[in-house]
Amino acid sequence: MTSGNPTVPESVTPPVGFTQHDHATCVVDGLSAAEARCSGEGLHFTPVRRKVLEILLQEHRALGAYVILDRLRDDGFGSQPPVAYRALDFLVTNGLAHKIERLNAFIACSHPRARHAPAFMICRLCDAVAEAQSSPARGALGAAARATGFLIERTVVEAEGVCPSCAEKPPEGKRA
Amino acid sequence: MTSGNPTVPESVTPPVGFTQHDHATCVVDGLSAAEARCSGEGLHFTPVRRKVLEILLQEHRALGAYVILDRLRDDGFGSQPPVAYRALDFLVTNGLAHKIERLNAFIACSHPRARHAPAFMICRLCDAVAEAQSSPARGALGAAARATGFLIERTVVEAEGVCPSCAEKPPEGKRA
DNA sequence: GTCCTCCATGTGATTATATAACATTACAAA
DNA sequence: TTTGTAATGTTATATAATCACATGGAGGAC
Ligand SMILES: [Zn+2]
Ligand SMILES: [Zn+2]
Ligand SMILES: [Zn+2]
Ligand SMILES: [Zn+2]
Repeated sequence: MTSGNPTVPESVTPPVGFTQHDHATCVVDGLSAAEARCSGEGLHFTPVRRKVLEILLQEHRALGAYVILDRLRDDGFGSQPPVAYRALDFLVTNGLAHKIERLNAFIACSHPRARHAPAFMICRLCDAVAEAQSSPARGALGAAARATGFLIERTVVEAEGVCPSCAEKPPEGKRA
Repeated sequence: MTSGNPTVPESVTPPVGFTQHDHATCVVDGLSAAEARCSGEGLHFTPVRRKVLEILLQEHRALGAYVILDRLRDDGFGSQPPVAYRALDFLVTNGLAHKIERLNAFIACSHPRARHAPAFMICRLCDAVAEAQSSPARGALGAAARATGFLIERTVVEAEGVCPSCAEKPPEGKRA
């Protein structure tokens, strides 16, 4: 569905990725947001970096560095691991992509405009990943941190489970 | 809560690991808790598994599988990766240890008696790790999950930052 | 313009982390 | 004892990430 999703309350950030949507705009919007951001901050959005982001934007799943590397090679870029890792490092450092620690894999950021503490929902059946916002300082972890004097600088929040569309289906083989 | 803890407000779980404490009891208590749990649930707490847990309990840091493997070899156990990984898998599966995804490393559980959703605070300066409780269903992530119909089965919550004792010191070399 | 520097890219080699596949052993039920 | 099962051990391999060094291109100094 290209139009808005009426079922989700305003207070909650609606995660893209599980829901139906016009996916073409994901890629286009993601790339133009990245261009805007980079030119605004004087960052070099070079061809490799752009290509890697485009590869990531093409699916709402996390891709391993070596999968990305394969696709880079197909497009005529360098084919050695550092090529992919360096581009990924640039994207992650500048908030255009995130690493999913649980999967040792990478995904394009869904909210590249705002600085945010991301949280992820990972479907163990279809590997789809949706990005939501987390509030590290709130909740039990924040309380424990304040209680002990721990200074939180960065948080990893990843939930594993079953996405809505996989939950509907009877258990079949993976990758529905 | 299993029993009342007088010094700490009920809402906050006190994390061990950053604070001063009688560390000898950590190891002893951890091992006996594991023995109790395993005999209670009919699990085989074999020598390798016990040794790995003991190694983990000896420090409030996460240890890589190959570090553990080295120490296993020193104690006359098998010296190939599966030996360590299988023991670690047993410990993690049965809630006696956790994997820190951010570090690709493992740590003994600080609350082995209760079923819980762990959260971790990782000091980037001294590598100390403290375990706290997380409440996955609460907070922004839980709200996003409910809003989209995502079923959370397991959560990874890891905060990186600076522990209280490192925060006090002026910046020197690592491992103060 | 030339030269120079910085940064990005490319490549080969290596290290780190994790699993596959199969043989052997320990132990207990039948 | 036989037999099944779980645990351990070993070899080899897969997967993930980094090191070290060479090349190349976009400015800026001159
Ligand atoms: Zn993001
Ligand atoms: Zn799914
Ligand atoms: Zn725990
Ligand atoms: Zn510290």
